[in-house]
Amino acid sequence: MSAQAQRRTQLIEATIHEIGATGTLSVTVGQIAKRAGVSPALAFHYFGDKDRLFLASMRHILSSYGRDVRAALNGVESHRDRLEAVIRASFSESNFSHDVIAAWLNFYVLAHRSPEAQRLLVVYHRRLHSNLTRDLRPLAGDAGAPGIARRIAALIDGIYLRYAHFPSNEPEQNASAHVLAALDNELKALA
Amino acid sequence: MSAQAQRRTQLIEATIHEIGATGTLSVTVGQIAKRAGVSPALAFHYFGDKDRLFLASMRHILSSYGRDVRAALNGVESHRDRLEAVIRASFSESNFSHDVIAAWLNFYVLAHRSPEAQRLLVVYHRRLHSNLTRDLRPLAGDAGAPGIARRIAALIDGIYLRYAHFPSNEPEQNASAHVLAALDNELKALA
DNA sequence: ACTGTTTGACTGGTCAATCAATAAAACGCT
DNA sequence: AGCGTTTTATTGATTGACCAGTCAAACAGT
Repeated sequence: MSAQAQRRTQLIEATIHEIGATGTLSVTVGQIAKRAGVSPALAFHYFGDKDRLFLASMRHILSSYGRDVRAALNGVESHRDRLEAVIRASFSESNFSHDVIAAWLNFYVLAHRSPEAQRLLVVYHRRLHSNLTRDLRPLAGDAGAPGIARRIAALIDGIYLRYAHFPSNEPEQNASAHVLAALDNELKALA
Repeated sequence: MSAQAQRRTQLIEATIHEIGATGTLSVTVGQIAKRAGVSPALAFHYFGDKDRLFLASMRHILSSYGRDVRAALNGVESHRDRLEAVIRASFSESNFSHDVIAAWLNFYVLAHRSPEAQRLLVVYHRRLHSNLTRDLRPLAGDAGAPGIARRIAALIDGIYLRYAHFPSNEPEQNASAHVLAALDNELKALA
């Protein structure tokens, strides 16, 4: 990894960490730079302005989520198991850490006013929807799959929110269990 | 309504409006006061500081939501219809306007760091959960009702989020329809 | 004149962004 | 290997704007 790339990820990780620590996007570039052990000016040098630093951080998180999903799907054959893998990946440790949760929350709010953030959110939605429909279609048919996928995707977001605010003992287990229960209901209702 | 109360609601409504317009909690008291047609100092006089102004605004929204639910339930007898009323109320016009959606989004983020906001969020969660379980119990039994209620509540939040970002032609209709479909699946799966 | 309401002016502090100056590499040359 | 030169990485200092919160004075209703 080149020196520049190293600095960039260093700053991105500091950003995510700092958003987690303060719970808000109104973190100062100074705080972020301090956490990264560099001067504030360097952050501007590498990212231009604060917004782009945030967006780069969010892209970082989305990439990592995408990798998790791909890894979880790798080699899994049965449609039902693949759906379960997609669902569990949403609550995997790397997407469910304190800092990343805080970033996601703020990202959702940002998507309301920043076109670029909204574009990223659309990408996430589309990926999730397509991951779900691909393996739902054989189980639920072309007509039923999209509706089920929408509900499951929304449920993932909703459950994520709940556990984000009030973590239980084994958040990953319980969160996934709820979504999987809903999935079973959807499939059972078809029969 | 007393003069003080009038001023307070005037400022609260300006706050909600301004949050909707900017999409963020980092609205200045100056902007809010301007929208309300008063001097910024008056906002401080009535609410002490910015945080309390925002929390009062959120309490205002939650009260209005509570009134909507109560009104929707009034006189409805069948358990199934009552559940439907609760669900529809979550997407009723007064809770689904642009400004209120923006306030909700920011409220969720705030609940991560403000104890008072978290307390309010717990109240909302509890009310929704109890509204759902009350009429689910006769249909799903004491064992099944709480789990179903949690999934439906999370789905309401998740669907709310989706339609908040990407409103469709008839958001209220479609949003409710998805949740009602999930409810039907849950009940069908029991049989 | 009295009481509660409202305001204008002010303050201390904060922050994003800029830029000229410095330190550190990278390179070419002998 | 040593040395001077060019390029790149990094910083300190600064600026201009903005903002939450205070307070004493002005105002309105009775």
